[in-house]
Amino acid sequence: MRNDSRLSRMLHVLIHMDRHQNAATSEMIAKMLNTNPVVVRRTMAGLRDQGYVRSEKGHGGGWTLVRPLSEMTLLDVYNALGEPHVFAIGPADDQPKCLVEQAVNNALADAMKEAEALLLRRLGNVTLEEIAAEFEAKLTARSAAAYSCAS
Amino acid sequence: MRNDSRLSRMLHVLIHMDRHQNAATSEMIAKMLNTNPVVVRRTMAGLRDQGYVRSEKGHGGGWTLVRPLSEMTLLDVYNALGEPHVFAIGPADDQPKCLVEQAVNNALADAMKEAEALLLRRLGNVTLEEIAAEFEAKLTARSAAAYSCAS
DNA sequence: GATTTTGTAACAAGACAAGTGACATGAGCC
DNA sequence: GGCTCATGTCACTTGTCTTGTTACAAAATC
Ligand code: FES
Ligand code: FES
Repeated sequence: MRNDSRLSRMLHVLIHMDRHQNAATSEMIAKMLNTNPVVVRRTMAGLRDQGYVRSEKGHGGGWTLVRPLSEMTLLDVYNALGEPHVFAIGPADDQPKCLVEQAVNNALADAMKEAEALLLRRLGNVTLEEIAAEFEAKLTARSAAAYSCAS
Repeated sequence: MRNDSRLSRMLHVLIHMDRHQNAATSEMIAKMLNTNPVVVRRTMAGLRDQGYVRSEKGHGGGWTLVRPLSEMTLLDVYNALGEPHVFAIGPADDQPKCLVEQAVNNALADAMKEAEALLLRRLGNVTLEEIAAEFEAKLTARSAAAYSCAS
């Protein structure tokens, strides 16, 4: 559990859902992510609130994709997750009195802000459909048996 | 303790040391960083190993700057710290079997690698002297009393 | 009414930087 | 030589955040 893997997981799930029209239960999703149904619900709550997926209770319920993959960027998913912290590094003190520390923080914050902006710009320029297409290319190139969720 | 603040702290200390020629003990440094002498020694060990600072025991001992600030970039300090993890986010699985997950991880890794490269490039293009100069400018602009470590 | 499935709260586990106490080691001072 | 200062390092605790897990209420289907 070294990193925050929510974005990675959600992207995986969304593409998975696109390939299986029927609703997927939290338990099925949890199994494919090697985790727990509660974690799935907790993480997907943001996507539901933003209207990317829908959840239904009872028999035949589960999660369904609402919007096509072509209309969702990686950034959309990131935002739906509540814009988790990107960086593991940061300043020691947010409001330092020492002017030197302020100068240091400014320099670091500038660089980090730029890097974050680049990252988010990149995420905003890639749709989930493009990743799915990349997957398709790999799938046909290799044998179809390599695809893990053949169900 | 939300973030890894080692880089921020070390930059602060190095510039501080440049402005006070005499050796600074871990205890003095700890006081100005609002932390503990052991944390200071632990964190500065990397800088010593890389030859940026020297530490001496006994009376009159402590930490002294070896190289001028103009010959140290923020990246040098980052590297001396052991290149800590930059990002808080990451893939759920480093070696996934599922091809979809592989495609997702590739897309994310690409974007993150670019962002990290940009960040490190920026850090490599700024010397500690430049930050010190920025501090000097602020200091003369305001009243000198605002400088917290007047000692 | 029984079963399935989500929603949510509450809490434990894992990871990692940071904080802390203890003690050995070496360098100067008397 | 002995004392004091200061680093070096080990071992352990704390704080914080994502994950994992258990428990249970609420809603929808059979
Ligand atoms: S896409 Fe279904 S398990 Fe990876
Ligand atoms: S530079 Fe000395 S305390 Fe900030």
